[in-house]
Amino acid sequence: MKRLNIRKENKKNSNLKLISSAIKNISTKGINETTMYDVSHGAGLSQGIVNFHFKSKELLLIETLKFISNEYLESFQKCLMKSGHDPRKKIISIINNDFSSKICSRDKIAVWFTFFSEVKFKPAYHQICKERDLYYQTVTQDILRQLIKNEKSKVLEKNISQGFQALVMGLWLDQLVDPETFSKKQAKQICFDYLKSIFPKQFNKLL
Amino acid sequence: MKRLNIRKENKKNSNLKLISSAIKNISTKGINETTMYDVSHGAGLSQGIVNFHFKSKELLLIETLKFISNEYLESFQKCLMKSGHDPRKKIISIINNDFSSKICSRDKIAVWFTFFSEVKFKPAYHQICKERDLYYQTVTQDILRQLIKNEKSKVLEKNISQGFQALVMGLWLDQLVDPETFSKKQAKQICFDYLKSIFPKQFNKLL
DNA sequence: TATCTCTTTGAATGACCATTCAACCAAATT
DNA sequence: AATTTGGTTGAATGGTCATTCAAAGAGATA
Repeated sequence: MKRLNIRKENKKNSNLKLISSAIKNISTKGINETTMYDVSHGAGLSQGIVNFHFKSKELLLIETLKFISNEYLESFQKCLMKSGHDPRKKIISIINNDFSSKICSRDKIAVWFTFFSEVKFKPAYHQICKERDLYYQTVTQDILRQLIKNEKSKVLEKNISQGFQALVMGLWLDQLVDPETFSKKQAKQICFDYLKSIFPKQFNKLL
Repeated sequence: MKRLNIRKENKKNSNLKLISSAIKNISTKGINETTMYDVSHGAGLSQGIVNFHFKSKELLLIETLKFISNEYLESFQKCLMKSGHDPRKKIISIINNDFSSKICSRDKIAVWFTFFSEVKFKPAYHQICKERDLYYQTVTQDILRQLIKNEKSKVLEKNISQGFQALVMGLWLDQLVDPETFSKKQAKQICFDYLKSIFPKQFNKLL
């Protein structure tokens, strides 16, 4: 197992350390108050290093957003893989993932909403967030289509999936604005209730 | 009708102009990119004036948030007044208000989310947003309690109202992230569908 | 009208911070 | 071992911006 490239490895490590430091800093201070110095020193490196790795602050932020977006997507996909073919299990699994402590920590949510809030002004952020949204939407829509068929109901899968996604995001926001009252367990229950009321035949016994 | 105080009036006017300019600037550039110069010149006034009126940028921003929060609450209350005592009419009226073009313009939403995103770092923002949330929550919870009673259902009003509020906020966010797809009409429909599925007896004929 | 008080102006100040870069160091290559 | 390549350092630079303030302007007061 020889390692041909200590350098490449170190570089990747530094990259990762910088992005992690950016996330940590953003989650406690927001983007505006996070300086390049904060990021580099948080990573145990020195001043000029961020510009060497990412060219500019803006590009660092874009990479940071890509990072948390990928992290979310990987977790999302993994949880889908594990839940087999039953659409009921799939959607339950998505909810469990969205409110798992890894995904739905107040720190992570704060970072997400920091980026969301700039989506209107930064095309790069917009692009990344839109893609994530679209993917989530597509997957849940497929699942809901099956549930609707099984239920023999005639609601529109598009509306249900958009509503479902909005519900999740709104509950995330709750965690930010009302951390004292918010509980992940309750948030999950609210999502489950949503499913139950739309698909009573399939979920009333299950949840 | 003598006006004893041209000065007081002018001061109020300037105040208002500055806050409006702040809103306009924030909605097109975000908070970080909005400078004191932008705000004062957008109001047709000069450089140092913001500090004279609001002491500091931070205090201007707090007043700005208070302003949009009051604007929201007034509209909310007015729409409740007009809808009489039928809880069904009340909740429909709230939905119509939340997705009216005055309340749910992309510009206004952008301003809201700019502030939401800083709620974790700025106690003053947190306080204002929490209060607005709590009021909304209390009012909708009362309405939902009646609906639940009429429906003879046994869901928890607390969960329904939290879910309902989250749904609205999530749909607002949609307007920000996905403006091409988003439509206010569809957003309303999604909320109505939510009501229908929870209170089928009361809304199936109405919506 | 004269004086006083409050608002507005806009140039000057100073702090903060992203970015640059010469010097340094360590790994890769020869 | 000598040379080249590439990552890291941290002091210096320059630009941006919130804030200050002396001077001026305009209402209120006498």
